[in-house]
Amino acid sequence: MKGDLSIREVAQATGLSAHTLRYYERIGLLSPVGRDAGGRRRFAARDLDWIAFLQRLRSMGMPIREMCEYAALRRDGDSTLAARRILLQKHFDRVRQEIALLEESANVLEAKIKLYGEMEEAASHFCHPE
Amino acid sequence: MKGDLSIREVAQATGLSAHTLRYYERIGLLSPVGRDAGGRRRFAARDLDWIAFLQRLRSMGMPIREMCEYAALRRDGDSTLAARRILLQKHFDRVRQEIALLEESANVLEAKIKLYGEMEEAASHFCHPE
DNA sequence: CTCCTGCTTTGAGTGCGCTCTAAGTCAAGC
DNA sequence: GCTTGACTTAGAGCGCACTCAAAGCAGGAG
Repeated sequence: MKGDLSIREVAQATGLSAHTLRYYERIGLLSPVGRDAGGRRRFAARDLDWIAFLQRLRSMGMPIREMCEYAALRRDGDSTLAARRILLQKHFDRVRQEIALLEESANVLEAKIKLYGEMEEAASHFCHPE
Repeated sequence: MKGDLSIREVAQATGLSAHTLRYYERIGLLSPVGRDAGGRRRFAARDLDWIAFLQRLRSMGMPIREMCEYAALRRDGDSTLAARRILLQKHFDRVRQEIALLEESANVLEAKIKLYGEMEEAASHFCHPE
């Protein structure tokens, strides 16, 4: 079927390894992927969107466990919309907090780096006055 | 000596566990801590600042390995100022990039959450028209 | 003196998220 | 038919950052 992808193609398209894709299916992040006559996986084109979303969640630090919860809810259909929204919202809040924390720390670090620069300046003047 | 702290006190002050403090010393994040007659650790008050800085670096996702490098440079004195600055700068850049990435993802997620909200709205109108 | 608590050490165990190995299957190319 | 190479599976292994266990000692309370 057109739009059908081998695990290799999906790996290349997503940047995940074939190992990881199998692992994701095993733990339920991906619903069981179709197989060809030889038992090889054939991904649907729209699986790519889902995988991209999974990558987005991972990049935001959502633990695999929670992503599995989300995936399970998704499989249960429209009746889980609210539950899914709540799950995402919870993580969204954590991410916003994490961003704020990182930003504060980054500012402190930046100040420290600047200080180091000044200390190096001073040291070089001390060694080579004028 | 005044300003001398037991491992328990340092744990409480920093939020790290006593286990973790011993671990940090073992791997060289903390230079060897003084002991009392009974072999028990006695932290100096200024160790707290260093530990706080370590926590800052950890919270920014610096790997322990790099923190050890930094700690080793620090022990080698003023001649390593530039090397330390470079190490921090490298991590600072990574953090800024990570923040940008998180922010972008958070925005995408926010949009998705909003969409979920609208879908729930629409569904409830469908079930209870007018 | 005995008991208890809190520390000491070395080294093993844990949870996470992959990552890889081993052994086997299948389809294509020579 | 045989080889090659990409795939399959179940399950083991890895790197990180802790976290805990076991065995033992030091000092204080009773």
